[in-house]
Amino acid sequence: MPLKKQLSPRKQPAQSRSRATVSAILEGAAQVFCREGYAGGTTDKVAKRAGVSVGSLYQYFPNKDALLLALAEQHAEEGFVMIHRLLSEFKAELPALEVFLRQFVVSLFDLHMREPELHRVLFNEAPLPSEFFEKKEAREYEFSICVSKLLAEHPEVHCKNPELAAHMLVQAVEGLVHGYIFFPPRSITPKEFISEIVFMLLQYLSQPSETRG
Amino acid sequence: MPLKKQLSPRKQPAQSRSRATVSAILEGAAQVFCREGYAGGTTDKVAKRAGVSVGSLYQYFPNKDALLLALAEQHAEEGFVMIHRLLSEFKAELPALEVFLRQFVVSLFDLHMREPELHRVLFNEAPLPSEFFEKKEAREYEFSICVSKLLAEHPEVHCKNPELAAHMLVQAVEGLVHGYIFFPPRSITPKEFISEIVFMLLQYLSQPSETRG
Amino acid sequence: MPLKKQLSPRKQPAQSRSRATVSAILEGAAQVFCREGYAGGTTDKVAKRAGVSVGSLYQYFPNKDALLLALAEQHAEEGFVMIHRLLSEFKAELPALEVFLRQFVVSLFDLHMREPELHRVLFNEAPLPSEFFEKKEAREYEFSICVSKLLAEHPEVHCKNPELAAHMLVQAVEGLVHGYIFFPPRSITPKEFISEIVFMLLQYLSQPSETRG
Amino acid sequence: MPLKKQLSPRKQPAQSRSRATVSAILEGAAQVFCREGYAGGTTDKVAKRAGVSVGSLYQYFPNKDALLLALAEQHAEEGFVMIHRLLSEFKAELPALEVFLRQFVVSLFDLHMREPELHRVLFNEAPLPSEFFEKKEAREYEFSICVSKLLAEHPEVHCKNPELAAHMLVQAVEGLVHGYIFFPPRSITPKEFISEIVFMLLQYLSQPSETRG
DNA sequence: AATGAATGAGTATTCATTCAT
DNA sequence: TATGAATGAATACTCATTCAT
Repeated sequence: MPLKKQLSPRKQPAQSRSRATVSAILEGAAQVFCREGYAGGTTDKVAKRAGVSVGSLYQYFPNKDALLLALAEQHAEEGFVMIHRLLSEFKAELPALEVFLRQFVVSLFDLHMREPELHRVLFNEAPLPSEFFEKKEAREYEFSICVSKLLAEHPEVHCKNPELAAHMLVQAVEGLVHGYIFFPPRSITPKEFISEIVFMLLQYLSQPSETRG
Repeated sequence: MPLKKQLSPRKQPAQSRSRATVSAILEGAAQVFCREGYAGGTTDKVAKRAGVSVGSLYQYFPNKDALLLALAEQHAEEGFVMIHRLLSEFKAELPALEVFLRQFVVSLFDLHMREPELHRVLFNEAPLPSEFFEKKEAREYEFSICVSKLLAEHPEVHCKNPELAAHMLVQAVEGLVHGYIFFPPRSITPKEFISEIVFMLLQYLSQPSETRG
Repeated sequence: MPLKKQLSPRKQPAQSRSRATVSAILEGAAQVFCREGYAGGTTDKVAKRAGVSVGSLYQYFPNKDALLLALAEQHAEEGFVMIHRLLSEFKAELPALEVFLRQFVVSLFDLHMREPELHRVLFNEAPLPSEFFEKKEAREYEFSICVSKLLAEHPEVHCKNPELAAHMLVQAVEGLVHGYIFFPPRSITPKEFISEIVFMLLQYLSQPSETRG
Repeated sequence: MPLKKQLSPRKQPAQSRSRATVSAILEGAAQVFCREGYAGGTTDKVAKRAGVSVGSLYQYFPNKDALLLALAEQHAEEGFVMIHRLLSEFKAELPALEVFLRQFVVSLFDLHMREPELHRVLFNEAPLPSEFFEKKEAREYEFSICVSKLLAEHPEVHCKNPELAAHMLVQAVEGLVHGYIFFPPRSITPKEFISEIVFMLLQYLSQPSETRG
């Protein structure tokens, strides 16, 4: 019954004016969804805040969820770009493992800190389509491969299954940071927290895992 | 304007008949929200599936979100009970660290696996009130304290700050398991995954952390 | 379509206990409707305030409007009793016209002042059945006749049509008092107001109306 | 808890299309509330009768009661206009007192006769906000002042307190006419009734009131 | 007779979406 | 292309009333 809705943007904004409109809409959407949550963020409010009419909004986005999706993808994209940049740097010149890990954790931390509320709405309230997550997963997999190669090459790293290690790395950081952002324990400072994650990963990656069952 | 809605149950079901009604409603709610998500799970559907009238539903739950909250609390309660049992066992007789960790991870894993879709709806779609999370956090803090004591006593554990370690332990497992459940990477089996988490924590806890900045 | 609902009390409370219950319900209804208005006055609230169960309420009153009707009739009854007493007194010994009129106005004024809010709810909010008004009218007509006889006999009164005069008397006082109670003009004291009504009626009744067309 | 609801119109209908819509809605509301009373007059029925969608109704009226309020204000406005016109005429050329009074009574009578059932619903059933009555009172006070000036100037009028007299005049007529419309006594014709009111007021106003206590 | 849990028709209101202008 | 008035399906929630206990 729930026919898969159209979620991709209706038209590619070719003209620069259109591109500005689309940006304005997305910016408005981000603000409105932050302030009002998913359910409270109506398309009317988004349009009004973006300074356009609802009609125009629907010219570029086929429905409300397409807005959410676009926002989520934009957010994810930023993350991907960041990781990509990081990996590029490190490919050029492999740093000490700790430096690499800290860099990685800090970047993800910053990314989450940028717009925590929007992030929360996007990932803890909005019914994002599974397509999004599949795509996200696919991209993350790519990165896993990259990371696993880095790990495999790195002299400080000893691990049997770099791919698995890479996945653990990404997921553990993601999970820890996510939890920290939304319910920061009063007694732990960000600096402490980041250092502790780095330490944990360092231990994890630098020990030969032969001992495991 | 968004006055805090009443979310606590309307009346305590004293009679056995009422208690059965309340159970039926919660059971129905779990099923409906699983199938239809938060937005699609209407109170009418819940009542119908529970085999009661909407009126009865509203006799015990002041509104839709109270239903979600009750479900979430029930879910959380199960988790707390499980952890509590675990810790009690371990207090009686301290096992090898690896055994302890594995037990812990497996338990959390099972808990998430029980009703993954409901879990997803509850924590990734429903606008649970912050009170819920505060309460959850408070309980988790208690457990952190217990865990930290265990860690402090444990001969295999070397860590400067057992409280911080306990927090990391809980959050890392939570985050990793959560991520794994919802988007299980095809290439990693649950067994492998669990073992890897255990290994990671083992490394983290058993190494003296004096080296850290 | 709107089948005429049953409005008369379901059973005559023969036992004294039942009579007490009925009184309690009416008392509760009066309080609740005062506080909450017609729409806000639910049968549950009425029952609770009366200290009985909804079921018991429905044992004596077939539906919500029967409650209103009973209240209205009770209120009207008080008025009738009062007027009746007044007329009886005056039949025994005819007083000066002004005394009679003042007495009359003051009585009606007091009657309205007793429970103005209930009165308002009853007559300005509740959809009382036309039967009530017909019955009320009939009773008022009876009184008109009595009053007209008094007027006809009174030496100070000169009027061609005592029946009409009686009707005007009753209606004018009713209307003026009603208006005064609900929206009392700040600048006019009750005493002043009552005196002015008496004066008006005095002029009206004591002048020969032969001049009229 | 009963937060004062928004009752003022949502948007001023600027375009001619919108103005037509608003008119249609009010017309439909008048008809529906007449036929079905306050409680029975649902917003769906109103919209259907007006030939618009419920959505459109709510575009211009924030809720059901705002509809009632608008209707009441429209009704009151007509009355005010009528009285205003009357007073203007009389200011230009002062007529005989009887002519003035008859004119006044007849006008009010006609106003009530126009849509008696709507009038009843509006003032005897609908929970109009007190603001409405305060505003109405304020306007009526203005008119009282005008009328009192007329009375003060009029050679046929002898009264100590023209302001009080004006108030009595307005309220008595209002009350008598109101009562007559809703429960017209079979034995009194409108003509007779109007004449009798005029006579009463004539006596009241033309006699020196020095005699009063 | 009394209770109060259960009922479910009924309604106000919202908001994503369309389309005439 | 832009607008925003119009649409109406969808839904949370109430409350008069019933009836098993």
